[in-house]
Amino acid sequence: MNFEQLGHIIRERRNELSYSQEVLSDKSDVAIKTIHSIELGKANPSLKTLDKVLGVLGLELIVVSKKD
Amino acid sequence: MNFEQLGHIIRERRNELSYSQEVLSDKSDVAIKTIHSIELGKANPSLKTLDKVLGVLGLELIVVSKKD
DNA sequence: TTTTAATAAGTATTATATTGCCGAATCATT
DNA sequence: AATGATTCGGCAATATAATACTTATTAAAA
Repeated sequence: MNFEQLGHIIRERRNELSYSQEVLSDKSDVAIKTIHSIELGKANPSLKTLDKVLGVLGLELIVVSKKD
Repeated sequence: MNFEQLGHIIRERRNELSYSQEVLSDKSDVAIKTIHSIELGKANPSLKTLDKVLGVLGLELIVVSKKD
């Protein structure tokens, strides 16, 4: 789970819901600037920020054993 | 996945490996203060910090659909 | 009890995430 | 082409995560 992958997942889900970044920003109470940085993989968000964004998208983080 | 649950998962896995917080700190290159704050659910870590800690423990974050 | 290892927590400093404001770039629609 | 909506990105200010240092607490072992 690197930052680029995470950004793609968020962007794809956002597009599925037909939300603009601005709408997602409003719903999640996270700045649009932060959202597009996350989507581009250029951010290192805190868990709280990431949870707010994922929550609006019906997604969540879980911890699993790493398979290598 | 709230902060308390995350802390418990990390602590349990750390104990399974018989790592002290100090050893986990050294291996992950994350300050011991940060680690015990995370374990107590009193931290809001960045993804990068959390990934470093989880990586040493053989764990990783993934995004899944929220079941409600 | 005394000693030692481990964990918890306060304070201060540094690093960086988050934000707002702004303009530029991209893309679709007319 | 022109208009409008959306996304990208720079810059500065603010909020806060991460760290080092120190002391206290807890727990276990001698």
